Amino acid sequence: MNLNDLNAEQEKAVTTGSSHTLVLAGAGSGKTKVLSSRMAWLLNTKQATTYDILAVTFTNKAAKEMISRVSSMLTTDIKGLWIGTFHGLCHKMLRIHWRESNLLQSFQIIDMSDQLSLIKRIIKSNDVNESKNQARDLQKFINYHKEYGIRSSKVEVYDSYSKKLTELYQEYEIQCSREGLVDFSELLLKSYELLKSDDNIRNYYQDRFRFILVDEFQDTNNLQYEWLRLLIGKSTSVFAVGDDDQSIYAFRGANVGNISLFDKYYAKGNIIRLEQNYRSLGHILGAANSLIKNNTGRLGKKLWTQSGDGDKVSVVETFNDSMESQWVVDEIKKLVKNNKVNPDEIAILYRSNAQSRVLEHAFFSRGVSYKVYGGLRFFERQEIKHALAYLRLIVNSNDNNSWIRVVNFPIRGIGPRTLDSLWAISREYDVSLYDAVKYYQGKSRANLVAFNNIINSLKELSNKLTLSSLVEYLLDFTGINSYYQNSKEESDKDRLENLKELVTAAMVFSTEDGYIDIPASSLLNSSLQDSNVFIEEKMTPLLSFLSHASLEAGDGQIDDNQPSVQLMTVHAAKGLEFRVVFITGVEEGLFPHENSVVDSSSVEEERRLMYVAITRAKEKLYITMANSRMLRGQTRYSSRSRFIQEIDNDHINFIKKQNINNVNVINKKYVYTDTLRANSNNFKSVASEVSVNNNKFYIGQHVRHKSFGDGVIVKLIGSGDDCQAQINFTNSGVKTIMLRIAKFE
DNA sequence: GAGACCTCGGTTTTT
DNA sequence: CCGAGGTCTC
Repeated sequence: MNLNDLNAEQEKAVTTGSSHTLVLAGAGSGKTKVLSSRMAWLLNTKQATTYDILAVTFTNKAAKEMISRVSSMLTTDIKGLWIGTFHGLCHKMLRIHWRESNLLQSFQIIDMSDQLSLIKRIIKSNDVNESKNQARDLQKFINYHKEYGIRSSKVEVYDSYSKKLTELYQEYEIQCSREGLVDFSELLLKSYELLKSDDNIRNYYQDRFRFILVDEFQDTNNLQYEWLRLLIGKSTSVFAVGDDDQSIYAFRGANVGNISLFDKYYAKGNIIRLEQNYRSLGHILGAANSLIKNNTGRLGKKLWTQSGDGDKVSVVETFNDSMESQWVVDEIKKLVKNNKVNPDEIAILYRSNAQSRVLEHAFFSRGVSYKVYGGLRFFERQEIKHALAYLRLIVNSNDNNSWIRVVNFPIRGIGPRTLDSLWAISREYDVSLYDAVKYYQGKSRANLVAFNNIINSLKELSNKLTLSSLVEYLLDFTGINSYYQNSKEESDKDRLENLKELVTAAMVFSTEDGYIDIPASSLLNSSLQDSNVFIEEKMTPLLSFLSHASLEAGDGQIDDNQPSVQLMTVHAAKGLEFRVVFITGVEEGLFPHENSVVDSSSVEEERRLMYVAITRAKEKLYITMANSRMLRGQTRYSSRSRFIQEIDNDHINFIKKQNINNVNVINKKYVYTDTLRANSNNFKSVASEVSVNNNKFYIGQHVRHKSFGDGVIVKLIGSGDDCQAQINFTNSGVKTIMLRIAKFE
């Protein structure tokens, strides 16, 4: 293994002998390289074996990347290594220790949408109808508390509403454990509680993992941090890599403060800074630096590069979102043709998934191939989830969530009435829906029995067939295939394709199964062996496939090998790099998002997000915005994002507005649609243009208010002297103002 | 119980 | 504009 291609700081990090180390690695400074080199170095110099190392990443993508990099630096295999996401590793631990964790051996992982439907069920059966968003509120409430390690019995109740939520949280816990369901946060929490309460197990892992490597440390939440702490034993050395400027997951509980905590209690000032950037040319880096310095409370770090300045960052302002998209696609065509850039070296980044639609349209109409990441993932598609529900019922028929999902899909004459009485029976006899069928005597009895028999037959078959033939058989046997074949919906053709793909996925999974060593220690009763090692026995292929499906939802699209432009959210782009990057929709209200403008800490997170976006670019960066944009069927007007203003002008090349002369046409259209909406909303009246105190005001007009500063008029309400205007202000968001008394400059 | 129609509200980001 | 729920008719 060769350490020569590391710079001094990188080498220092890779070969450090200190017990705990904090590496602050700026964007493009070789973070992944350092992590994987460190691991390879430990193994190559025989300071560690694969048995001694635990490596945690945040995404499956990052884990795969690390595995392949480390493997390329080694001659030996790294099969047994504990490497993966927090969720993946906790899952692995729970499969070994399912007994000590009071889990069913066949416990299933549920994703956010499964969780939500379970919660809706609970709310329904408790007859609570207070707020509209109760299900989502409760979901947030549950996950929030779990992420702080708080069980329902420990929640501090302060009013009747939180009391109600807590009761429902408790019922949710009961239902989950009865049905053998584990949600994402539960994986962490259960694993944490296991280590916390079981001295034997904790000591075992503390002794075993002498080297812990953590990637993206700034993204750890409280529970993850505490989980890590429980793994730190007397001879454990933790190597944590992070960048406070790239912390973009505070919204789901990530706590940047963990970096400082780790420094204070473990690293104790043993910090290595990687500040030389190898990715971006000068102007791009300069833009990123000048932006991020607007944040407060940074740990401090200034990236520099030895490469040249390159082109300035192009800032393009267009009239509306479709023109923006068209401009981007046309520019891409030029880059591909004139500059010989491969399409797959170009990325378009945006703040929210919804923005991909209009871009896709532009790509499609110009015949340029593209690929969208994110959005609806493979294993999250409804047809796939239907099929998976049958598979889950094979493993555990008491999984009410899955049972209810497919009991009447395809249609079997089992309606809400029948299900209501079945629920009642299941409560009365304290059994699952599957078992409740025994006691049901109503009209649909035969239908229900037939459905349960489908599950029973599949159960028997699952012992004889391979995983992929089981899936293939199931699709026909349950009627899923014929349902979609007979459907007239055009989109159901795609669903059929996806179901075929599921068979392929199962096949691929079984053949790669040799690499998956998730243990289920039924033989050992999960106890310590003489050798003081937990035996890792493989799960059945079916169980392991189901876990894989939940933990790794898969990409949105099936690969089609064609090199194409990549479209994704900024979040999804973290950790990636591209020769050319377009950041689109850089407008107030969108980026930073309007929900974030309310407090300064979320604006700072948005700014870090923008920083991440900028630093993805190697050679050329475009920042584009549109003055108006269709959002949820409604036109919205906005102005240039504050982030553009914050970038040092020296690094920017402004490109003129495109097609400004289309203003009138668009405005008319807007007035028309908005009048319709206005009537339904009981507004007095809506105009596109009014005259107040002899001053004309129109929608889309840029104004400067004495106290609120710059803004754009987005709506005019009323008429004459009483007319009010809704104005989207750059610094203070949308406000409604009486034009007669408003003070404009 | 099934399917067609209507209304309403909403996703910013993801393991 | 979209999809999830509710309501209405057969």
